Amino acid sequence: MRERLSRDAIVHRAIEVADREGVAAVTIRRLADDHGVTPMALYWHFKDKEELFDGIAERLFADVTLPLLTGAAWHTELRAVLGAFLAAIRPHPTVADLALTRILASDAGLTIADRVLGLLRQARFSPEQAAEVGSYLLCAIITLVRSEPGPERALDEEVRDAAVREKRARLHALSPKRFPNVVASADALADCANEDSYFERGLDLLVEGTRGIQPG
Amino acid sequence: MRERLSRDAIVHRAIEVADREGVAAVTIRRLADDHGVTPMALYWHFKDKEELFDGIAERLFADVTLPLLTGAAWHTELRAVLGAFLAAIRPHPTVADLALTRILASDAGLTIADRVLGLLRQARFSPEQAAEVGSYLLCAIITLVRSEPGPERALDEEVRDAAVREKRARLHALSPKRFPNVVASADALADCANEDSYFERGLDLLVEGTRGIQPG
DNA sequence: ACCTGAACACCGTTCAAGT
DNA sequence: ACCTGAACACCGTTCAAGT
Repeated sequence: MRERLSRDAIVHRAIEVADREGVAAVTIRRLADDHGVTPMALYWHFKDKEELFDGIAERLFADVTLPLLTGAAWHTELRAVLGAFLAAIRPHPTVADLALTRILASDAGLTIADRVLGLLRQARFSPEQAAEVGSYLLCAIITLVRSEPGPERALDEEVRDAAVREKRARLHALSPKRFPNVVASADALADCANEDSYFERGLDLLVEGTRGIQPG
Repeated sequence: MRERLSRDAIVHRAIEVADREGVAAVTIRRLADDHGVTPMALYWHFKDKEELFDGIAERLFADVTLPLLTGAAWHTELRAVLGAFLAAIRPHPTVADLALTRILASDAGLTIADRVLGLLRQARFSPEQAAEVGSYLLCAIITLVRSEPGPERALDEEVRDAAVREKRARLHALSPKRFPNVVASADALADCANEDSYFERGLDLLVEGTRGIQPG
């Protein structure tokens, strides 16, 4: 893994490490090791760790393939953009929240934000309302990925399965008098039964919610 | 600050520190100092830092005053629970995301989750659907607090104002050809104009969205 | 039961220096 | 332009020991 260091290579490796071992494993020294280089070498490419995180977020936004505008209803187009964003971050649940505060920090992020804002304006939201609703919608998509029921995705299958079983057992063991609904939903709370339908339902909720508060 | 260490005192101080200086400032050694005690003293009260974070999350859930059930429509009751949860975490935006993955880890969290699940069951969601939608709704409330437009709340007024001005200037300086909608919403993106209406709108969106995907 | 002292293996980052 | 070496000020945590 020595072929000339670069921002891109470092960011790429950082995402790999995060996907496999969690964000906590993403460390300057660890990345340096992986690239066969001194920790300080990274500081030529990034001012500090914060800037490395900026790079990761930017990459996530850059991975979004923005759907073409078809002239369909605004809420149809909105669902398409949010879906595209969701598709881009789904493979990287552990780094997704780095994007939460960095939407407006890169060209790629701005492009997506601008699209969402435009659709909201089309739906008669004011610039102020669009700002609040739009930035929230993107954050809500990130949260959809981060908070999928079940233990962290970035684990060995074996370890993960054990964690699911333990969680399910713990929930089933709760008092059905005190927590009847939690017990009734225990299986689905311990692990998401169907990821696709979970994400579809989440998208639906957000788009329908936006329609529900449409002005006028 | 020496009056006998306790879980509660440590958690209380940890939240204070996080509110004023951010979660990164919450450190075993720092808390030990604040309490006039050796770092290792904390390890008698908490197995590790993770358990301290559990304690913080639990406290947030315990601060929620669950509204009485009035027999109103399920979506009215739902809005009341979510609003109560929102009210509890609003003062602590920086620690809110510690609660994201810990809803089912304490009695207080389970109580809130059970209420939400119950209302969703009342609205004819299946146990599986209720699990997915319910846990997402609580996470979405946390995200509402975390992703309010503008720089971090946990800053001196002066520093924060400067950050807002800089962000606004940066957004206004963008190409209006490439990012027309971002530029149009620049002020509202740089800083939330009215927190209360931002949160009200967010609650509306989530409740209306839930109604929008109600089965049957 | 509750806390200390010393030590270990980690961090991010600075600064001067090398090629 | 790109990277290294040595050093600093921090972390969380273990383990044996004190009262």
